[in-house]
Formats: sequence, C-alpha cells, structure tokens
Amino acid sequence: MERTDDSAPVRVAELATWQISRLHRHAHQLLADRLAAAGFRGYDYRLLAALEEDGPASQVALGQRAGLDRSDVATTVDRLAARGLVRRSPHPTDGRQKIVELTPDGATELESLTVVVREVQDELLAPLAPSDRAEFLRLVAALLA
Amino acid sequence: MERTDDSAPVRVAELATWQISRLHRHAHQLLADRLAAAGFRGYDYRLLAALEEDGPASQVALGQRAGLDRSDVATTVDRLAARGLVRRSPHPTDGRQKIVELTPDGATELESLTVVVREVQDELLAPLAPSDRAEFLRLVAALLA
DNA sequence: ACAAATCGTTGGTCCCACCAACAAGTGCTA
DNA sequence: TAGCACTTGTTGGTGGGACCAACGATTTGT
Repeated sequence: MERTDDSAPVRVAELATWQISRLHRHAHQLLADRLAAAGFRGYDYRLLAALEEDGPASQVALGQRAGLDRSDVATTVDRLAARGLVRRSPHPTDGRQKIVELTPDGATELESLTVVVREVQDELLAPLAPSDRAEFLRLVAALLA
Repeated sequence: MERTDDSAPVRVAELATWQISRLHRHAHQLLADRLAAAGFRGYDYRLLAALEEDGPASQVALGQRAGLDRSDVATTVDRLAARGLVRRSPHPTDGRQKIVELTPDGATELESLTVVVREVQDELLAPLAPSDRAEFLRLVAALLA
C-alpha cells in the first residue's frame, strides 16, 4: 500500500508548514477513504452534522454552521436530497429561503458515519499516548488561536 | 482580515482530523499568500529546493526528491524555465532524459524565497513557546511515523 | 413604489494530488 | 540483430476542498 513518497528536500522537510501538510494529507486520507467507502465526502458529513445539531435551517444558515460556501451547500444538499437523507422545503413566509432538514434516513446514516469517523480519530491518534493526545490538541488549538 | 468562518458542528469541531484540517488551511494560507506575492506556488519552491539540494537531475528523479508526480514536474519545470530560474538540457547519453538544473537566477530566487518561507514558520509558530514548538513538532512526527 | 439587500443556483477559478495514454528512446534477450 | 519491455517526458484528464461572480426571484427598508 505504498502511497506517495512524502520525500522532500531538507529545506522543505524541516518546515512546520510541510509537516503539517503531511499530517493533513495523512489524516485526510484516512477519513476520506472511509467516507468514500460509504459514498460520502467531507462536505456531506459536515452538512449532516450541522443539520442534526441545530435542526432545520435555510441553506445560508446551514453554510454558516457547517463552514461551507452557499454554492457548495446547494450542490451538497442536492446530492444528499437525491439519496433521501435530507429534505428541502419552502420557507412558510419567506419565498427566498428553502428550509433543509434531516430525514430519518439521514439521521440514521449520520449516526453510522459518526461511528466510522470516531474510528478514524482513534486510528489517527493511535501512535500517541493519551496524555500526548491531549497535549497535541492543546498545541494545535494554541496555534489556531 | 477575517477569513473563513472556521465554524463547525460540535461533532466535527471535536475531531482531531478537523483541527488538523483547520491548522493546515491556516498554515497553507500563510505560506501560499507569501509565495503567491512573489509569483510562486508550493510546487515551485519544492522543486527549486530539490534542485539546489541534489543538483541537476532528470525530471523523474526530481519528482522523487520533491515528492511530485512526473506530470507535475513537467509543468512546473515549464513555468520555472520560462522565468529563467531553471534550465532543461538533454542528457548526454540517454535521449529520453532531460537534465534540469538551477540557473544563477534560480538560486538567487530560491534564497530569497527561503527567507520568506522561514518568516512564515516564525509567524505560524509564534503562539507557541520555544519548548512547545519542539514538543509540537515531536508529536506531529510521532503521528506520521 | 423603488432601491437595496438576501437567497439559492449555476458556472466558473485555483491549488494540490493523482492517473492514463502516448511517442520517443533505451535495454534486454532470444 | 530483431523484437519486446521498460523508462522518460508530455498532454490531458479526474477529483476534492475552498472560493468568487453573477443572475433571477424574492423580501425588506425607505
């Protein structure tokens, strides 16, 4: 299962940006592979999770919560609706908005995806002792502050 | 300078994969913006650095060192050659290979880019105390092991 | 009543990371 | 030595994630 080389010039290999990039590719591949096996991509999970968390919402609001551009919300909702995991209905008073909500099937699918996603976290963090995991997440959070 | 929302459902926000993804976007943006200001993208720096480090090489070998697909090497060398930062010459005995080498201009540009890239590292890691920086890089390396 | 803002949609862009196919050239081997 | 297998560079394509611009329809503010 040899993936990409991950080799780099010393000048590059030393860089924090490079190491972070490698880590991201690693993590992303773990996650994306598992999601893809279920026929999903990253946007799908984020959108489903946002829906479950805050309930029905307009697409703009949904994008806000899920961190997606509204154009990406549109196409993502399209795909999820085609699979019956989400339903789009007109807003009762505002003709511009369309309210998106999770269907029972969608909720079920989200739960099973969540299991998969949790497994990926464990797999990813497996090399670290529990205390190191917490430390790692603390440092990442600090870098993002 | 408010960039993307970076908001996410709790289910997603908790995930190590998500935090890593955010960190990557943050780091990538810092770096890509500075490189773009000089008219470069990530591939360019990696390729120039690989060239400087190991000297002239065929494009396949170059791709190996820089971690680029050979098709991406081809187009990247095209761009760099058009700017006179790199030179492509035929291999003396093997008619298939083209040997790529850094021009003096390319070496100069690489040095100035390296300064920029170093600054980005400092900016990125600024929120961390020196000991935390080392710890962070150690943990990242452990995750990639 | 009209201008301004909002919503969803379509159709782009960009970068990074890949893959497939092809012509030209080389090397092996039968 | 003739042929086949392989390598090299190139072209062109795919895909995901993250964006942006513009448009019609609708609503809101004045």
